[in-house]
Amino acid sequence: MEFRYNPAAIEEKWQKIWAEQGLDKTPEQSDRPKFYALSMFPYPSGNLHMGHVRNYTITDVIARVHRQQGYRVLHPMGWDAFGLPAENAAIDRGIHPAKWTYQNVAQMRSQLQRLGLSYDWDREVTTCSPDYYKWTQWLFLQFFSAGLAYQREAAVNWDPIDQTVLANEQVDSEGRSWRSGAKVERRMLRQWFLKITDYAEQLLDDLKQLDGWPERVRLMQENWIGKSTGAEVIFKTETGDDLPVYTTRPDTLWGATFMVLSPEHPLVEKLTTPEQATAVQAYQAEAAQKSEIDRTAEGREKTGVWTGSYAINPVNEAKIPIWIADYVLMGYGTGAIMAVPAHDERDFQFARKFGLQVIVVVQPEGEPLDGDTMTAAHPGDGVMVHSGPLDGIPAGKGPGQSVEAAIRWLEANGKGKGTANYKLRDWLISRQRYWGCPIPVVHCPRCGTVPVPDDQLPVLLPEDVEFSGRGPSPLAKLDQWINVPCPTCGTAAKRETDTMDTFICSSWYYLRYTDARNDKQAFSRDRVNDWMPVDQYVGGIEHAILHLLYSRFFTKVLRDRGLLDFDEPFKRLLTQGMVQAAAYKNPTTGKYIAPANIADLSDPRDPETGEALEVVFEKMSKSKYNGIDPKDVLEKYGADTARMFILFKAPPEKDLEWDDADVEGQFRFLNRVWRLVTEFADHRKLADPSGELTKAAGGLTKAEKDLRRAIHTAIKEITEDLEGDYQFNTAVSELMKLSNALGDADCKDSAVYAEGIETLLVLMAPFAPHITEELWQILGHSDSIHHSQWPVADPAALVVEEIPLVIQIMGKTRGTIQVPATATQAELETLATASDLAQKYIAGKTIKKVIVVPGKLVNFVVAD
RNA sequence: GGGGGUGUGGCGGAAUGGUAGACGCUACGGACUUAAAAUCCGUUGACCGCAAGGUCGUGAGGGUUCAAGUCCCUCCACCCCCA
Repeated sequence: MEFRYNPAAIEEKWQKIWAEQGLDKTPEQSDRPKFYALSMFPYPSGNLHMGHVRNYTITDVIARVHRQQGYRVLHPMGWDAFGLPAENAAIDRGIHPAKWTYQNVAQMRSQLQRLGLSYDWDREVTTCSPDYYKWTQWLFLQFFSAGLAYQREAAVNWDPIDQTVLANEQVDSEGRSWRSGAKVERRMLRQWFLKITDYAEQLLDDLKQLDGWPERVRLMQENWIGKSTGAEVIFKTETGDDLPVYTTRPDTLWGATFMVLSPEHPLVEKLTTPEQATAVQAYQAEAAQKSEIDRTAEGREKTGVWTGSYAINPVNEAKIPIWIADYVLMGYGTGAIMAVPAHDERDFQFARKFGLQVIVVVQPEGEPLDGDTMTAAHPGDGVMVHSGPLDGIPAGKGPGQSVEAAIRWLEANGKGKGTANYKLRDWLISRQRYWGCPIPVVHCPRCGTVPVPDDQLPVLLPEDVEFSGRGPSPLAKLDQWINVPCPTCGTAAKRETDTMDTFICSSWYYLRYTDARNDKQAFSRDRVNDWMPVDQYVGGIEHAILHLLYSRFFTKVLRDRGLLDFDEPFKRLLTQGMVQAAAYKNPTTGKYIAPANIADLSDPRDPETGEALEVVFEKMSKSKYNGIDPKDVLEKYGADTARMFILFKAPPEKDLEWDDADVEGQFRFLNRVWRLVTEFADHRKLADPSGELTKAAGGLTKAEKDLRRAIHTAIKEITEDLEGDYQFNTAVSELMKLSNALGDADCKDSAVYAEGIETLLVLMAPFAPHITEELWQILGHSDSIHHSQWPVADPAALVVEEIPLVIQIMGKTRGTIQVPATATQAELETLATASDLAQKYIAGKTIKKVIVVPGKLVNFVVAD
């Protein structure tokens, strides 16, 4: 037997045995309840970092506990393997993206295996593998045939030096290319979109179902979808064209004194008079260069140009000028607004700058407003004035107020209708890159856009490709790949050269895990309906909006295509906090100093200037010199220590501050458990060579009762900590308490002590799977501890005979007295009143009131 | 500017409205040792006191309550998301 705890040896040993025995395979028998535990799959960068370790440890504990509780558990892992870094590696180092990616996958897989994560590797998925992206393409065509995938012109980032399209992440904060440093331009290209806006209402509405999600994630999605209610109102131009606008304040229509169109609005050209043409075109060109954020930033100086034309306000036939301005975006609403300067701050600034009329239609109580003299817009309350049928109605969105009345009037008079609007935009999925899933369509001069037939999928990525980072996408340069006959008519046609946004690949991977080796379908209906939805999803908050929204969208579309039978993919979501570490920062220069260059970490000083450094906890990163490589931790302490530390140090949603001393402390704890159990095993052999301890005849001694209570308290507390909100930190502290109680116990020969030792191991198994397995074997068990059942607390063991009763005087705690646990309320009051402790404070005073909380306290309210 | 969150010892963090600080780290003291490491035992919110004990204490201020870290109101600081 090992005398010392040697994590390196036992962890390697058990990982090998478990793999051979197939311990982590997914059981398919359906007589047990299912549980699907899922971590967000990683991008295979090649290096596992602490954030991964935290994420996967959390999910692993959840998976293991559910197995012990009798569930059949699906706990898979895979790779979000398409993406830009592989292509950058190809450009920078000449290594093919596929080779680079698969090398990284192999490396990260072995790092993950080193952590003792209980994955069913038979279900591994890799999104860049043709047997996966074949089905990504097939799913895209499902969207296409449902009319949910379409093409239109949209702006891309264009690098004028390298003559190439850039991804957003290749453009720095100053709008320059990462490679050439050139100022990036915006250029219009025909691109593919998915019509997520068709599902805006459902995506918003079904958030209500997601009560297992953090409130803040639901709020972020709600804000992202950005529903507002108002009305669409049809203005007409002088020449009779319809100019619909969307407004949330149709009640202020009578105060609309001009209109503003987005510079990209299709009617701008027609509306512009010859005198204004030069100015309008110059303004359009300028606006095209600006980002949306620049254009809509608050407090920015308003700019705009008059088109020279007028529109007719439908409610009062007033003739109002039509302007263009960049703060109006083509993508929101109808790309045109009615401007009510008296009651909208941006419109007000615009009106004052260009000397446009301001008409007050909401008059607040007390201080009457005058359009000519007011100095700020009044968006607030008041009573409608100068508004024809609305006069006298209180302004507001509530029932019986002006907005409601305005919509009713518009609908009755055929001038507009109440409607909702969303900030959510359609999802631009085209990428002009190589390392992504090819969009499976062919452009035929006769048939138009033709989907590649199912039996010709996948459209494979060609392998022999040149990566320069210049010019068009590598695919667009491959004539022999592009030129194909049209699948419908056989005419010479061209393949689509855009690839898909990688968010597409990650929008359905959780479905593929349920049937990962199916080569006939993306997944079978039975399997996907059996395992889905994911019972517990765990990942970073950075995916709170996009990945989770896209996955929800996919699920709903596939449901509507009859491929699956549920509405939402992720029943419960846990967003884990960041892993941070101490970084040393010079407060004057803001520079980070590597700890290796600091002489004394207890008094950190800048090695050059001698200034005292600031110690800040920040997300681990190379630039801050505060990264901790999981590999080093695993080598020094082992996976069990790393897992326990990460779970213990902070609640899962909160940021975790890495601290070597605490890791050390966790290692000490595992050593204590090791000693406790091996000493017990040795002792038991000496005392009773048969290995069996006889149960004490008759009742238990006090020491045994106390220990038994500690054991069952631990079972109860840990079980509760792992239900509902996952509180791993307090669960680990309960393990420590039980270990302490065992160490202090005065009944080490008792069967109760043996029960305690085994219970400790079983409860600890999900957290520290290797050491518990080894000790379990040392205790003589032949089956894996991970097959043992989760214990159930015995209520009888929790019963105590005496409890400490808190004595309070006027709500102030004065001490405790021991009382029988079964005492009634009246008995408690008598005992408390009679106690020396209470008498000291109440003697000679009038007792006005006595509060008795059974099992807790007695509070005396007294007067002099 | 709007929305959300957080604030508790030297530190990470515990506390169904009912003994604030569980558990761990750090620090200090002690045992073991030739010595050190490891291990074990003890102390560790502040203040007053020889002690018994007392007073204060959960970002600040107010309120509800027999009783508030917890509920309500006002404010402050920091963090996140959206603009």
